[in-house]
Amino acid sequence: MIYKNNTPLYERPDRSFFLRKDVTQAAKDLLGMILVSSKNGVITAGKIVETEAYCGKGDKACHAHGKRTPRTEVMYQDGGVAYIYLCYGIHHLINIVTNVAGQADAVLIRALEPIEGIEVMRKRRNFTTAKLASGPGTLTQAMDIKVHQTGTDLLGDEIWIAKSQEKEFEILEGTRIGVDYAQEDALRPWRFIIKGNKFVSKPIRSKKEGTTAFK
DNA sequence: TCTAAGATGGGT
DNA sequence: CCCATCTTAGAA
Repeated sequence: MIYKNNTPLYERPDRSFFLRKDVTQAAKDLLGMILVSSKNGVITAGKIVETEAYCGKGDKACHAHGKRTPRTEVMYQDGGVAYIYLCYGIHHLINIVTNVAGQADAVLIRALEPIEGIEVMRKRRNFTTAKLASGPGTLTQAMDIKVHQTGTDLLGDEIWIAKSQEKEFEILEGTRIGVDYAQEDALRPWRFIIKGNKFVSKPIRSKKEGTTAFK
């Protein structure tokens, strides 16, 4: 692997990348890019292979929809920070905040293809035989990302996004996971994966038949 | 204060 | 199928 310290993992996009207005385009552009975490000098990183877009305006699935609370406050900042929250009391989920201040958009990172620090990830995942980072809750466990890091600047040196090394892939879209409560907005095709990648999460728990099919 | 529900994952 | 686990938001 050519991914070593001081090489591609440190080539970051600038702030403007995160300020874009179209969160679905941001979710697609994040595919193929690298999420990196540094804990006590230990680097773990993975290629983003699955994302979901959440829009503060007009999307009932978004935590910031129709309200502004302490938890979602970071979503209202300028893009390029992390929105991390605890799900089901157990799982730490990380989002990339996008758009300009006041527009509460974010992209949920749902799966990674591990590329750096794999042995560390394996240990943090208790030597599971399952994939190390194929799910929003498992990838944060593998990278040791926790809710207290919400608001972290993604242009800093704790958690960051590195530029894509290859863009030669097709993108498939489908409906988002676990958002049936959002009624008609649950039908939006705002989940994106890299076609053919083996590290995407399993299409799980769709109460409505057939809604997770990709095309 | 109280409580229901949740952008999940792993085991049976 | 079942359940762990706890914060958050909204109600009382």
